[in-house]
Amino acid sequence: MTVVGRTNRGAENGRASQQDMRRQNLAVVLGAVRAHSPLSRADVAGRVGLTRAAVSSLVDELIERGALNEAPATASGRVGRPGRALTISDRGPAGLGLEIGATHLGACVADLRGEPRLWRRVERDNAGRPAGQVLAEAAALAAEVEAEAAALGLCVQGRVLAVPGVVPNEPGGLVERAPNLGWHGIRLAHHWPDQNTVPEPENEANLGALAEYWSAELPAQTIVHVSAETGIGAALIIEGRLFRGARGFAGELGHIPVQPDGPRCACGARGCLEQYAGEAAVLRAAGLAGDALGQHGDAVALLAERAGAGHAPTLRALDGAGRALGLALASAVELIDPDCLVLGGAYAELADWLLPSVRAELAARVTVRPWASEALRPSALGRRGPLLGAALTTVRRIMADPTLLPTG
Amino acid sequence: MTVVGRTNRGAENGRASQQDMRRQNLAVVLGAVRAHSPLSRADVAGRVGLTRAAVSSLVDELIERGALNEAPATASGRVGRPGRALTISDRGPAGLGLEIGATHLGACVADLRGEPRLWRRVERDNAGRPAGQVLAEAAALAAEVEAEAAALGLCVQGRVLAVPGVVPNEPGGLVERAPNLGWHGIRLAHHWPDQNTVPEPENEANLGALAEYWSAELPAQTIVHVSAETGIGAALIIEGRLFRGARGFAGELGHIPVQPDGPRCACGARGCLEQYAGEAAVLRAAGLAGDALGQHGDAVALLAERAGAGHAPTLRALDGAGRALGLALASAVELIDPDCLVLGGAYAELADWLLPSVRAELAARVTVRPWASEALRPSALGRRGPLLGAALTTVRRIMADPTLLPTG
DNA sequence: ACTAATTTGTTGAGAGCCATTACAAACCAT
DNA sequence: ATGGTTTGTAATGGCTCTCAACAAATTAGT
Repeated sequence: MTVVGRTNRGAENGRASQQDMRRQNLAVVLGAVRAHSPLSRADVAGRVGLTRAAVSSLVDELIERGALNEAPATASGRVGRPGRALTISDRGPAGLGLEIGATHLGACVADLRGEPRLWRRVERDNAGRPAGQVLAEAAALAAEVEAEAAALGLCVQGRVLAVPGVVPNEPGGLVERAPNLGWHGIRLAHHWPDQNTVPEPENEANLGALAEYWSAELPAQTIVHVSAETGIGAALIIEGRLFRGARGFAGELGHIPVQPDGPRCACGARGCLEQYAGEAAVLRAAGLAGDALGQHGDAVALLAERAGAGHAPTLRALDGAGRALGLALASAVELIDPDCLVLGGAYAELADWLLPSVRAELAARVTVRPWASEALRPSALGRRGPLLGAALTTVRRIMADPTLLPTG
Repeated sequence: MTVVGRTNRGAENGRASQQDMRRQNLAVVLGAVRAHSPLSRADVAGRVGLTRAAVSSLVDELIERGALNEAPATASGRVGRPGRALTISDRGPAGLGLEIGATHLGACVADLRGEPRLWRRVERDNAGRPAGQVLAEAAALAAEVEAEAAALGLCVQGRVLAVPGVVPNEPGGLVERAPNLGWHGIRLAHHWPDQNTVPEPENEANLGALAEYWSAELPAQTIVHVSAETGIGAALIIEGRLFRGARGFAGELGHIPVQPDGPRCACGARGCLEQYAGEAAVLRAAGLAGDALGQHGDAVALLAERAGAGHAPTLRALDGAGRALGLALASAVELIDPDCLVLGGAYAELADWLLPSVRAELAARVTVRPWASEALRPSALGRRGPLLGAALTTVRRIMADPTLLPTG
């Protein structure tokens, strides 16, 4: 059964209890070990400001819950009794990430350290098929992967499903719509065979951005993570938290006006970024809209191939898209002042040809503040981001509240 | 002496102590009384989920610290022993707000309920004069107002100074620059006569936005608060907190590109919003750049006067500025998806003539999400916002951590 | 008017959690 | 081997909440 979900324990009205204090201190200790492992109890105490006695009690509980491992005492070379090295457990609690794309299913299990331990991707044509059928296959894949994880000593504590669509920010497992899959108002629980393992859906772009944020060495606290699949969207990480906007529509980069009197967009407005940097627009500008695409299938791969081969119209098209994207991102930088901009999704695969013009446009537009060209970079995770983010969601929840773990 | 400042007690590394728990519960009780006053101890207990015993203890401490008042028992008509009505104290702790503008000084004392109890505005030409002189006069005004407050039984616990300039987000009392005042790198403590009453500086636009947020009946959690003084800026309230950006440059609305190949801006880019909706641009478009302004002095008042008189060029100029502003705000809405947009500062005074075109532009551009025209509104506080926000800053800090108050 | 019922606020005992202090265990240096 | 140092644990105490009991103050009913 899924233990780790969007529970909101204790926070009903803001009052603090001793359990909350305990919870937070468990998280602080676990976080200290994660950041500086290996650490002894005394090290942790010195670092976080609790006493050795308190840390001992907290560590005992974390070991009991399977979150920490304790190595036997090991000679340190320094005088005094050596400490026993604590490390985040690479067995025990884990997070399962699932992914449903138009052409594939994915699954990933990450241990508490945040390491992906199992990774599975199978090609499937999910676009036209009934949601129930796709979800049944996803569930089968999940069960398979969980069994493999069990063989590694990993016990999945939470399941998150990355979908290319709109997921409201409430519990309930609803996927409002996923155009690429042809889904409308799908409730996962209604189609999932085993009610004990129903995953929680989340938008794949958001998960990609979170993965990028969680995986960074020096985590920037405020990130604009651009990705283009159906439309052009930006996931916003604001001061370390995913920001969805008041109505859940934040980051609609695709409909930022780039040219006030430009061509009419499907949304009704004029000159939206999508008319310049959207997949259809780029294909058209590159002269690849017709037969070439039909033969090839994957538009992004086709563009990358032609650009790599030096196909001039494609290069011009990508340059133009980059300039438009740079213009829209300039607005984002002026408004949000992020630590960095990340190009994810399809843009990551086309980064070689997009980066120069995007950076040039940004350099020309962003002048009233310090702005380093390298603050714009392609995603380090590429298309693996969403699935990794899905698996890490559970891991981060556990790290933030270790009492979610069953005591073993 | 200033008791309430940017102290960061206990939060050094995230560990929770019993004091933190107490602090939070004091704040929760105080907040419940503020939101639903009058309330009895039993009411509070029922509402926040603490026991009557715990609430009693917390209330006793809040009374001791002067934050709550207790009325004698009063017949309620219901069966049972009547409760004693608790209310936020309108005597005792208070916040002082100060304001330095190019042509005036302001001071305001707000009690813990958030009510402004004293309000003072004196005209002064501060633009050319040495900072020390201006600050000495501000300090004198502050002392005067604090004395009056004392006569009302109010004891100022913190002082915040609204300045039209750049204030870094660190303690230290530094005003990096304030072009309208001719200030550069002014440290308040160096010029303030009494070291016990040095205020903490904050950007006036930020304070205006916070005042708007704090004063709203149904507080929207995410607000874009536009104001124009020297440049055009937006203060962003994201999920209830002022967001300054990674480097403190968030909300630079003035340099959002409105027309990619528009006229060159002082910032080096082309077609920035300021070239269309900035004060200088609007005056020029209205044909008021020269003598008329010289005679009048206050550009905003002049524009309002001419527009009110039906002066066609002025009306056209404001209409054009509104369209440009609407275009830039459409980008902000697409990116941030705020609950509402507020026109403050000079825009608030010109709202009658700006609103129609801004709203029209927004309606035409913001189409992929629900967007109500009334979500854009002029500031309810107008130019009183910054000073009120300065006074309320201390009040809100006390509400969030009543242990900042001296006991006794 | 008097009693019963009800609600409020307080009091005392108890539980949970951390701080403090003391101490045994395990290591290095001499 | 002995002393010094550091680690981890155990015992005690303090703080803050919960729980249960009770006195106080009111309404409802007779």
